[in-house]
Amino acid sequence: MNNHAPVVPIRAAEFKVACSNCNLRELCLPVGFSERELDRLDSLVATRRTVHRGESLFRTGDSFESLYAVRTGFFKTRVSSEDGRDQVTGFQMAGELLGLDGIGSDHHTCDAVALEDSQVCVIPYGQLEYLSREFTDLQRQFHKIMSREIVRDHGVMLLLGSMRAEERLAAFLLNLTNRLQARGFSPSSLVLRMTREEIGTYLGLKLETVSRCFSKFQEDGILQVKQRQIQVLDPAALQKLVNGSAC
Amino acid sequence: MNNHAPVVPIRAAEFKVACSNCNLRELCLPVGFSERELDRLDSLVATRRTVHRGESLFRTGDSFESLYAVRTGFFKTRVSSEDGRDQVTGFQMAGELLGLDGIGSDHHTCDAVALEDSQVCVIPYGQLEYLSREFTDLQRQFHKIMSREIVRDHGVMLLLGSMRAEERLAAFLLNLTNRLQARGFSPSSLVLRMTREEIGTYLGLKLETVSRCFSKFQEDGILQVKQRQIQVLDPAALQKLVNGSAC
DNA sequence: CGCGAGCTTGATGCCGATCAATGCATGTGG
DNA sequence: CCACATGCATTGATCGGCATCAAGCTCGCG
Repeated sequence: MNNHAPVVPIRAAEFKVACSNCNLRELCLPVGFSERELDRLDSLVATRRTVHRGESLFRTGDSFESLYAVRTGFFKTRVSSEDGRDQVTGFQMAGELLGLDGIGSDHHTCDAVALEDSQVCVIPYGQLEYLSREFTDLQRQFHKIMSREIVRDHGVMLLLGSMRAEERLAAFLLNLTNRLQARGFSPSSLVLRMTREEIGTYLGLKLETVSRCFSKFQEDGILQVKQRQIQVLDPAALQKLVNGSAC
Repeated sequence: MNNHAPVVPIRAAEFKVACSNCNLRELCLPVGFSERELDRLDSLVATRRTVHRGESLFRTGDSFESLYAVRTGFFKTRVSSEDGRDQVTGFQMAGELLGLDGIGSDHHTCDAVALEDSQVCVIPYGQLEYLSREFTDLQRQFHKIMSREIVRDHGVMLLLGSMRAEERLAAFLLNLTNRLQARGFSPSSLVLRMTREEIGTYLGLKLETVSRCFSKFQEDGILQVKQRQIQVLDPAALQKLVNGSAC
């Protein structure tokens, strides 16, 4: 692997740390960037970091320095109330950004925990600020990502505020399969990276309820469930549940 | 009122449309800016717009052009599912920003409805992008505002996912009084701008449940409730409910 | 003054929480 | 290789909080 990286020799040594060379570039921050633009973006990602299953990438209260793009693996983010209740606020897979919560107060306001051995690209926030002043497309793309996170959160609020258990689980599964499909995986076969309890804590349900819903979906021929191995037999039925057209 | 505005004569004619002259500048986008910085910011706000009670500032699907800073009045934002259920995603008062949801897709993804006659400052998004490239503090401030919106949303998820009815209403009231207090109003006396149903649709409850909780709080001596006129008699009790220390 | 929107209050029922037992897969040490 | 421990999942029985349905009530306004 010879060095055809541009000017910066130090980075040339860590050849692999480069968006221009990343197979996630169609999913991650640099969506839609040209080769030339990608080269300019490469100074954005300083290093990679490995996070083992069960470990935290960051925790509530940690000082905020960087954003993180998931390269491989799977994370959950979680907020906690003072009396110990917690809420999973999202699950993040390859190409998705972690740490946006920290910008507002210079400290992280949630925990990001790896659900399997994972690797992230470290994006120093100062660097992103600097580059996005020079580089309009990056600025715009970054704003879009933040905005979409807000829109996603609104969708979760709708789910938590107005859907019943089965509808919530159906929406969750459809969301997962869509994102997996965008990454080239089968939309009908998936392996859950999280426990029933983590799903429940995301959907505002208890783990027993999640389990019962899985069983119900299996009875109804919508899913085949073997522990964390899920086959989606009838995606249309899931969609129907989400849209509530059964009512 | 003589014209000491800089270069642009058209804007000089609308003298009042200027952050440097706005009494919300300690609450709104330009928090912490110097006089000189405020002058540079003034080209950001193009016009004002009046929205009467019950009217929409924007609706789901509208093409996204601008952000809006609430100058006077009160708004709710609302998302809807296909089958007609809706979720109020927030209530916005003076100094708060509306429209961030639209950046991600160039279209708004929620409705913003005025709960009383209101006035907003129109911030063309292209202008904001442009200025925040030149103007580091604006860039940083804008990013902070988006990030805080994400953090706020996570708090609402925690509320919707894990709190019981009384806890939700207590959290809601504390949030309202805190924001009103930051605007110079009494923290113990407030007039709700929204109906019980709107509160319920925000908190994931039915209006009857909201009403019952108000009555309960009144019985317990925590509040005095006269329709939309609320006196907070025991803020500590509300705080206790939110932290769940009763359990 | 009377209408209607919004609010309160009561009676009942259901969904999901809770409590509890069992099952199943994985891993570890004897 | 088996015995046992451990973490996670399933399933059942019961309970409780909130939704639902249904009356009245209040207050502002034409």
